[in-house]
Amino acid sequence: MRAPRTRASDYSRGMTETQWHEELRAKGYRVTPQRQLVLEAVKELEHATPEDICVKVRQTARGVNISTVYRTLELLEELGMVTHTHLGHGAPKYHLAAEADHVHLVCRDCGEVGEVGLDMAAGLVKGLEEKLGFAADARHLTVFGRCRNCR
Amino acid sequence: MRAPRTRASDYSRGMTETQWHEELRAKGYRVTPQRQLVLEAVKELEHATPEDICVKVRQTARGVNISTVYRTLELLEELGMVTHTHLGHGAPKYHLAAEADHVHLVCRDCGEVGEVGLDMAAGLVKGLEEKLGFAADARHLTVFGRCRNCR
DNA sequence: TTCAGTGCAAAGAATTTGCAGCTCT
DNA sequence: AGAGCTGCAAATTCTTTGCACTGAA
Repeated sequence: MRAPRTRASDYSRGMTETQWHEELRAKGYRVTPQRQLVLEAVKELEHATPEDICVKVRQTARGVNISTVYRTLELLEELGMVTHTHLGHGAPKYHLAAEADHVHLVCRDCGEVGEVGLDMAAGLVKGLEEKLGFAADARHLTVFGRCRNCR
Repeated sequence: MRAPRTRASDYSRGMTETQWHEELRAKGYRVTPQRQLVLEAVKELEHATPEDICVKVRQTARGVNISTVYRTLELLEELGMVTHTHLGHGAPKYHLAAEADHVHLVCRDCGEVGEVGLDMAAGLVKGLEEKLGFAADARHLTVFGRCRNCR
């Protein structure tokens, strides 16, 4: 049931445009303008919601439908090219997997979103691995709390 | 704008039934059967969605409305008696604040939800505090990854 | 008594799905 | 040509809101 998974890091390690086009084709998917535009939008807007992405895409090509955006994001995520996190309550935020090299910090009071390097969570990741055999994905880690300004 | 906040730990430190009743009254809120039932349900079902809680409550009192459950959960959360986390994509899961003494682990493949003590995240919390002055709330931490069985 | 709380129904966000037509390969 | 993709509209899921009535204090 589980589709073979591309390592999320593939795209980050210098995958060129034609390479992911070929990867799509190799798996029987097609390269369409919509898909290219959505990936482009994810790349430019950081921490964008599907809605944000849709708006951005429509600046270039009109008539692209929100449901296509959802379907495309799902596909790109399956391919390991983008990931999403839930920052706060609203819609999920998407970004390039290649840029997911940080832990998110969300202030519960002012709502501000910050970032810190993955190394900050190294101890946690290591502990979970050693004690439970759980392979934690720190790139999806979101830490809620209160930022310096709000306490 | 921000309402005065009850420490989440108050209820856990042996707050009796009548104590929270009085706390409600002291703040001008009323003690209703619905509120008691919702709190009771949150206590019994762990990691329950508003929907789950509604079903549970209806086993005792019929006709309790889902919107009342939402409103009550919001109130109880404001009072610091319950908290919620987003485990996976669906609806949020509520539990007693008193029992939020763990970090959640969610397996991206099988969806299983595990728990580990807060101490596992101690290093992360300390690091964020020291380097950024960010007061992380580890009780709301959810770590995604792959569990022992799924790799 | 009276004001907070509730049920109900309707409105809203955020997503998903069915399907006919279009297009990449 | 043909399977995959898209747009559109409708259906779903989750949550919030308005309002008249009810009930805790």
